[in-house]
Formats: sequence, structure tokens, C-alpha cells
Amino acid sequence: MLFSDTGMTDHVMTIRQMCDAFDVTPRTLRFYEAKELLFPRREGQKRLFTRRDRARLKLILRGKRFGFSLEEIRQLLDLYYVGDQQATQLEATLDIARDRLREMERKRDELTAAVDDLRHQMKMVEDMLSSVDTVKDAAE
Amino acid sequence: MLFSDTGMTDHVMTIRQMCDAFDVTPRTLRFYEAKELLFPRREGQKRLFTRRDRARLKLILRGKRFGFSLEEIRQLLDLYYVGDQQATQLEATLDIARDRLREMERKRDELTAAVDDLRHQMKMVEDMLSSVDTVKDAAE
DNA sequence: AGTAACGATGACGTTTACGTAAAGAGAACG
DNA sequence: CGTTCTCTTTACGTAAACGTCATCGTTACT
Repeated sequence: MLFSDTGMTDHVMTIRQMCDAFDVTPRTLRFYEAKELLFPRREGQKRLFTRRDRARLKLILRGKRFGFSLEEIRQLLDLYYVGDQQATQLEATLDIARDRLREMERKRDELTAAVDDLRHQMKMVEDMLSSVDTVKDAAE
Repeated sequence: MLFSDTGMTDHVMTIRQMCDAFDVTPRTLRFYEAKELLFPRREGQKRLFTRRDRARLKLILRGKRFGFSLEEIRQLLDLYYVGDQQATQLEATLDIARDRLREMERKRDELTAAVDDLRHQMKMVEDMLSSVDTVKDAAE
């Protein structure tokens, strides 16, 4: 069981502790649970978030910053918590993973290019400004 | 006028040509115009998209892939089409640009880390699968 | 026992980014 | 001249991702 939690250090957290730790609202956490992105345990009524939930939430928030939808993120999350499944299932999972990886690499490369573009553009504006300053210096 | 189109090569395009070229719907282009992301000229009723519009649309679609909102993209676009403004305005513009740049760099770095993570995760699954195959080979 | 405080469960509201259908203007073709 | 496109505006609809009540159930003081 390569990826299953043995739960040695399962320090659980309440919803409020989670909100403070990750800067999200309770609504968000309940929403993620409804969408099967998180699986907090229940103690009576109350939700208890495990280490696994925290790891998943971290990936969720990261994925969101990259512009992935929650549904895409859910698929990504499944890659990280495979558990003991059939090998055929795993092969399919790997295919999805390869797709996601390609997408992320493409995104990263585009982003790198965009950063360079923006840098270049800023440099032009900066040069323009400095020349204006020179003119102003000369005029004063 | 460092960034203004002189319009030498202003081959204009109809909305349909734009849609085919960029794989978007007419609705999307009109929507972007309404949100002041594009400024097609008018010939009577009809919209005519210039080289400038095409450049902007390219940046819009790129920005969307990065997970920026249209409003954020609009601010970014303004950086690329400064025109002849006051230097004080440009300084403020540069500040925004620096913020955006930092955000994009942070995103790029996170994405790079995520790509590495995913690669690592996939390798583990692949190893697991190959060991399963070995067992299967031995059993057959 | 009373009353905050925290958490749960609906259920309706909101924003973003368009989709989609209705109705009309204008060129083009047979 | 009628019809067929392409384009227009107007307007209502929709999916995603939550926000925002309202209501109710438990602890937890005091």
C-alpha cells in the first residue's frame, strides 16, 4: 500500500483551525467535501480534518492558482492517493497523469515566455521614463 | 509614441475570420469588446479587427490559460499599449507591471515544483507497475 | 437553567465568462 | 423580388465556485 495513510501522526483539526491555517472559509471546505475533494471524518456531527485532508487542500489551492478547475484538480488529487487498485486502473491513471504533466509543462513554458515578454516591455517603459527624466533634468 | 500602431500593415479581419483564426465564438469577441479588452473599428455596423486586436486577443487567451481573470488581463494589456501618457501615470503603470511580474514568476516557480512533484509521483507508480509486471512474468 | 459560541444543514444569492435564442439590418445571389 | 447569409443588438440562461442568510443542534461556561 504505497500511498495509503497509516495514520501514525493523525493530528486532526476542526473546521475553524483549517480555515485559519489555510485562509479559507468554512463554506469552502464544506463545498470541497461536497465535491469529493476532501473527506473529513465525522465525530458525531462535526468534521475532523486529517493530515491527508491538509495535504489535499494544499494541492487544491495550488491547482487553483494555476487556473485548474476543481474537477481537473479532483482528477489530479486521485493521482496522489492511489491506494491499492488494479494495475489496469493504474495504467489509465498514468495516462491521465501524463496528460496533466504535459499540460503543466506547456503552461510553465508559456509562462516563462510571458515573463520574459513582460520584462522586455517593462524595460522599454523604464528606458522611456529615464529618458524623460534626463530631459526634465536638463530643463531644470 | 513608442507603442502606438502606425497602422502600416493593418490588414483587418471580420469577426468570422477572427473566430476561425483563434478558435473562439463571436459572442466571446463581442464580450471582450464590451469589457474593453478589444477595440475593433466599425465599418457601418460591422466590426473590423486590426492587427492590434489580434495581438491583444493572443495575450488575452494566453492570460486565461494562466488562470488570470479578464479584469487582471485588462490591466496587463494596458501595459502593452501604453501610448503617450504622463510620466507619473507610467510610473504607476510600472508598479502594476512589477506586481504582475512577481505574481507570474511565483506562479512559474510553483508550477515548476508541481511538475517535479508529479513526475516523482508518476515514477513511483511506474515502478510499482513494473514490479507488478515482473511478478506477473514470473507467474506465467 | 440561560445564553453565548461553534458547527451543521439547507436554500437562495452573486460573480465571472460566456451560451443561446429572438429579431432585425444589409449585402449577394438566382 | 424573395431568400439566404453574415452580422448586429438585446436579453435571458447557465455552470462554476463560492457568499450569505436562516434555522437548528451541541457543548461550554457562569
